[in-house]
Amino acid sequence: MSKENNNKKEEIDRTEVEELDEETLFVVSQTFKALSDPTRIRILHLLCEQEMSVNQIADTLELRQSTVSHQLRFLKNLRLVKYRRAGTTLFYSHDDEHVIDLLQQTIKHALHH
Amino acid sequence: MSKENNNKKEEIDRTEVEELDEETLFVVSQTFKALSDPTRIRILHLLCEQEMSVNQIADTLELRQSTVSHQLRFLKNLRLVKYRRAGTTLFYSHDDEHVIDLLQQTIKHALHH
DNA sequence: TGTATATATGAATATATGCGCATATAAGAA
DNA sequence: TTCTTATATGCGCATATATTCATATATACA
Repeated sequence: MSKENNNKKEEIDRTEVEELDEETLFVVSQTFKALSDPTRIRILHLLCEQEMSVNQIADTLELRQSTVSHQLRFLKNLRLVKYRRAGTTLFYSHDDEHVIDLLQQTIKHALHH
Repeated sequence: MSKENNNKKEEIDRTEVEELDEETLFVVSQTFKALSDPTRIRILHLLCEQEMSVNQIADTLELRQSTVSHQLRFLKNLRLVKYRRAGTTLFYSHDDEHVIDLLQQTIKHALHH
């Protein structure tokens, strides 16, 4: 097996890429997991432009109210959405510019094929 | 409930955010799904800087050879990695700048808390 | 032809995930 | 208080996913 460079340090040339610590790994994977489900993508894509109530989202996307609520809870736990109350209605909106950026970038990239 | 604008089109003000077509939705969700697993993140993070063989990856990350191989197949199917052969050894490297960008961005963001 | 090394793959298992139903909760109106 | 509307939640089902073991394949070399 040929090696082009036989200097002092020979065994292996690994310039030790820093391993990711466990917490970073967790945050990063959770972030992408939030964006890995078609339903959540559709919800977040809606919320890119305007706030909407749970039922508005369900109606627009033709999803069950419970499905939307479950996913909003998921997104809320990750602080990707927030809501304001107006009577019995909750208006949800996005709450993480970075994640919205990731989503928009990737959608644009996918559209341009 | 007050509306600031009562022009011709009144019922609902939804400026019809375009729904994502099914294929785009699929591509986007698959892309993020690839990045949603800690093992795949660790592998791609390694491959950001250098190409590595399957066993090198397994040794570095303390994973079973079969685990790495399965995940590499996953990433290969999505064309996120490629390989070159050198004898019996396969050197894998990343093959999608956009996805690597997404990963680096998000890692940086997570590190800066 | 053998053997050795590197990688891929199929099957099995354990766990995670998304969804829907039914029901609970919460707020406002009567 | 009771009724209505909007939303949240617990549970179970079906499916998807990640990992492991055991084995198959492929390449190099003697």
